[in-house]
Amino acid sequence: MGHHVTLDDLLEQLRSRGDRVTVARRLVLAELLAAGSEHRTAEGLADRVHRRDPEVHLSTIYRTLDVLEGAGLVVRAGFGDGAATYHLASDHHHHAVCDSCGAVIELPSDAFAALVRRLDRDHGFAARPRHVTIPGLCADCRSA
Amino acid sequence: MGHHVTLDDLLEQLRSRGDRVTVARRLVLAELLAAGSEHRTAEGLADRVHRRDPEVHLSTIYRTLDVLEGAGLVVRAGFGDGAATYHLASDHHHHAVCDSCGAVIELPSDAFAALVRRLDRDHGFAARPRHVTIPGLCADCRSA
DNA sequence: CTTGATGCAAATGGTTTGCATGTTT
DNA sequence: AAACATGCAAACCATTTGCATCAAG
Repeated sequence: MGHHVTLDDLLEQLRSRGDRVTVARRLVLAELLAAGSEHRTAEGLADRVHRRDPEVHLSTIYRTLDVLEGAGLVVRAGFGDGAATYHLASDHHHHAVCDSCGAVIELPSDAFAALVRRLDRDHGFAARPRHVTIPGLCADCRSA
Repeated sequence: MGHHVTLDDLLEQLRSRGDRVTVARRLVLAELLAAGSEHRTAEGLADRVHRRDPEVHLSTIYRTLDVLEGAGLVVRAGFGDGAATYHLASDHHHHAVCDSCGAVIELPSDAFAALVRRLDRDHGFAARPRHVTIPGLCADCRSA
């Protein structure tokens, strides 16, 4: 089941949409691949990308992420307070995050299966839950 | 089951925490009550509050909302891009939002009950889902 | 009277944009 | 060459903050 998405896969998907393949897009995708299931902010990506090419401007990272999101390759998550975070769309998952200590539990992509069924049946709504975050208290903090 | 929350109820909850009851807090709570299940942005609230008292500054609305959120009376819903939105905590609910047309379906506060149980059992995580948003396509847009 | 709340103006910080230039196709 | 992407600097906008003043307890 481990879909091994490669950089070339992703670039090919871009090309096939008519989007151009540029240095910035290649580097950003490479970094998101390297990030695995971790999330990256635009600035976090910029820092890493700069190690390979210091010319890439932060504004380009933002524009690049927009394009990648539009192409369905990248998911923008974590709108809460600070900076938005991004990860590859191939990395479907959800999170339970501790309000107190920030601990993160990863939930499988089917965590909302029952709810999805219910929305379909009751409202004809085709839910596509992407990176939903459930707040609460982790085992440690709830007892503390 | 219709908990009728009154303005005085809410103010009393504030007092009992030791927070002061001020003009701004009274007016903001009144507007949130009047809003029913609709959400209001800080500016939306400011506009309405100004009809009763033009002296209340926008920054005060923000500070007020912080306090009210801290007191557990108000929930900050912060949708995707623009400004954060707020509503009374007594109005617990979640949303399914159509990616295409923006249609909103309200979900009852217990929509995640099963998941909450599972997180507790499997991880000892005490989930408190607050205003979770599930993206997808509404009945109209999915067929279009 | 003491502590906390507010008005105001100015700062912040993440993100976006206009435009001239460089790059991909 | 044509269309598009980028660097840069400047604009944006929601939100926050410092400080002197004012109001609630």
